[in-house]
Amino acid sequence: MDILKILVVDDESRMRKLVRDFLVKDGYGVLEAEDGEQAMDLFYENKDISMLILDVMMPRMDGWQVCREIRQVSQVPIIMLTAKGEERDELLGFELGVDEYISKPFSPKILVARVGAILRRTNLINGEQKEAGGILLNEAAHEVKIDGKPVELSYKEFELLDYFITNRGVALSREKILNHVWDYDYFGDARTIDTHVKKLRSKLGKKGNYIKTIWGMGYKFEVEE
Amino acid sequence: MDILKILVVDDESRMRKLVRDFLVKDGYGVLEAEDGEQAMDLFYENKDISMLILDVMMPRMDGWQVCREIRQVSQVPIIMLTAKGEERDELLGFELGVDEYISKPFSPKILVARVGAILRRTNLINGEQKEAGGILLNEAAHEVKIDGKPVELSYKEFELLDYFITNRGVALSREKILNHVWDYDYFGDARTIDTHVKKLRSKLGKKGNYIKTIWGMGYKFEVEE
DNA sequence: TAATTTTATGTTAAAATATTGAAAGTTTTT
DNA sequence: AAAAACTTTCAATATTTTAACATAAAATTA
Repeated sequence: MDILKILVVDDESRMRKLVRDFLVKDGYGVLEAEDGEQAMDLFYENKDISMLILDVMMPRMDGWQVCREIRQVSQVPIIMLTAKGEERDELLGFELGVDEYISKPFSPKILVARVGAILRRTNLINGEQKEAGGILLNEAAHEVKIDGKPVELSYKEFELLDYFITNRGVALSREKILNHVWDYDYFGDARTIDTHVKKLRSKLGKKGNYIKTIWGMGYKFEVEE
Repeated sequence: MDILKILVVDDESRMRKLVRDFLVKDGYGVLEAEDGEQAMDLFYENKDISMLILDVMMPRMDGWQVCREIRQVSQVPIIMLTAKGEERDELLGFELGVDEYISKPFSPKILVARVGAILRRTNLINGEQKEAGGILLNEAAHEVKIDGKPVELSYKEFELLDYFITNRGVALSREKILNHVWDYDYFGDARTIDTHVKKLRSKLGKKGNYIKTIWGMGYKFEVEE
């Protein structure tokens, strides 16, 4: 995933150009469609579209209709562009899973801010990266890098490391770990944590000793200075 | 400061309960208000509220207004709850110093993660440290530092020191110490305390003599001026 | 000052807890 | 359906902590 592609659908080419310029300036890739059909075609051709910006008012197939069709096949985030004063059907939008509305005319700042916020929210942007002692943890991608090199972790291992790093410097009892990384209603042996810690430590290599044992209590993730 | 208090403001009691449950499960204290006025009252009454979670859409005084008023008097972190699809005024929020947005419906994980992240960012978490005569005791991290340098203590040693420092200046009988640091149903020799005191004193180095012997009675932790 | 009581300390045995490797049980993928 | 990947359990081993004891040292009292 290199740059994020956004599909802009509007029948007015001036409006498309405006939106495109703002988005491109902010580092996104932009595809354009001037009506619903074209939009659907483009969406099917390009499997890696990260967001749609749909004008509500379009000839033939309007924004709602495009939205409906897209939702048949995808949960991609959708922003609706509404004309000022145009009645906004919040309920319909809610049902269709519209993520945001932006009223025309809008400021570039608003547009870019919303797009960024949604992508961050839906974890398409790497906003939620955590770092500690050279260990980079990308929640969205469920990916861990040590000094730039990717490390393969299983689901539980990842969750555990995530919990550790989120609570770095804090002594965590086994019970607490169990309640957060496992489900609240987990009844298994707390010793399973030890096994996961073992695997984590070995996969983290040298940095494995950031996971400190607190005797009679639990573990603590700490990067010594 | 023991547990962090969070004020949740929403007109729907179901939503308040939901948020409260998640937060309480994660160890926070929660106060609730069902409208802006109540929120302001509670905020003034309780001087130690660490965070506000505000629903945007409320009758009479909406979230933005509450936010504005709070900001007149405090820089406490604020999270805004927005309904999905609801137009989100990022610019206004930015001006008002909103820290985060969470869209309903949200997952407990998201809620708790954001709250934790903000509190960590604002250094409200991890603040509980006890200090006495250059000995810094961090309960959360289960860590002791003397003049800035970490000292390795075993579990019991840590507990004992914690008890001493918490009751600094107070003469503690062996029985009392046994009852607090050991379990109430401990039947061993009270002389075992002596052994632990010995080790503590030696690990504390010079500051070991802050632990005074009270002949025929027990011990007392005291920092002479 | 000597006798008595209490505490300090070093050593050591016992207890508690953690680590590890292997195997059994699950879930997911092919 | 088989294979692979992952999670959990288990048991043996290693490690750390705790408690006990014996003796030395200190404080108290007669």
